[in-house]
Amino acid sequence: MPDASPSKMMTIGEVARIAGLPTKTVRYYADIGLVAPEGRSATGYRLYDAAALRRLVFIRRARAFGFSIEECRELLLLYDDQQRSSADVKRLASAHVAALDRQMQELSALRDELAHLVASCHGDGRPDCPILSGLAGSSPNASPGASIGENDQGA
Amino acid sequence: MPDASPSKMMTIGEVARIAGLPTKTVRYYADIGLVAPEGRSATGYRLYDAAALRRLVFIRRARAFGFSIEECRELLLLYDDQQRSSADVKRLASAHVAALDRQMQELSALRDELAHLVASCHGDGRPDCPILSGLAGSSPNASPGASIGENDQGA
DNA sequence: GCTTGACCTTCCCCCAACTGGAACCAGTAT
DNA sequence: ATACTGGTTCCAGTTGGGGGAAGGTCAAGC
Repeated sequence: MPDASPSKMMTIGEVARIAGLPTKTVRYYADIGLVAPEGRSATGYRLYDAAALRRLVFIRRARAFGFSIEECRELLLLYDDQQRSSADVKRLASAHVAALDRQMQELSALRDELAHLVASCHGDGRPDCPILSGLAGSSPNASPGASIGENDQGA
Repeated sequence: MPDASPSKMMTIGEVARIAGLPTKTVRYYADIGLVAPEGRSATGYRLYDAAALRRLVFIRRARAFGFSIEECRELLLLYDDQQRSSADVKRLASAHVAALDRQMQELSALRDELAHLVASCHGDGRPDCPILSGLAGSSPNASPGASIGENDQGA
């Protein structure tokens, strides 16, 4: 195997700059075991190789897609696993799309109800305001984003 | 004024149950000075009256609409202020609707890009997966939710 | 050799908005 | 007296890092 080239090592600042992440974040990912550096220099500096850089970019992009750190961890396992089937990945990603859909639906309902209150407010110098009345509960609909409020109140 | 009736006092559990909030949350709101109890019993119990209950309900609903605690604080000031103009309230609420719109737009863009990746994945037992490739960066579009990723990386 | 400045290390505290738990009182029923 | 429920305090943890202090390192310039 001619693959004995040690692939240029980078310090944390270097790899962070290239990956497009704050240095603090790269250090954090190392702390939580998401992307470990290839090793340490004699003086304790974290040293990253090209493979680690790829993982960091992967995570930055997955995070930008709204995946949580734990989901990223799972995606990285699949990313590293040469035996994984694309069905596993598709299942995870599909679930995430569904979650985004749910989130958008909730936001949309909220937005429309609030916009309705805003539209019903004359918005001049007079003190009476349908928005505040609506929030106070004298409005027809009693609880807007029920799935967000989720008040179990301990019981 | 015949309004000398001391309006039945409630313990924290009672008022929390009626307001539809967890007891812990009501105590938290008292701690951060959002809704102070009317007073304390001789033995130190927080005691709430009907006015405090109304404020708690108001906050629960405003929170369900996605207002932050600080926004709730501001809304409460307006709610309490008999001199405020409805224009102030409308401005705050309109800004919140706009924020919700922005948030939904970002989510929508994310959702569509991810759904596109999912659609392009055959999802069978084979290991090659366009979703992972897309996340790794070999995909045409380099950075999905640019406004969410916002990587300044310190510098 | 010495200094300067950029970069690295660890450590701890901070953010929102709570939630859970421990240890300890208060009030009521049996 | 005891059991049970519900109140009180404080402390720690959650997500995903950010800010900054105190101190070690590295390359360049004089």
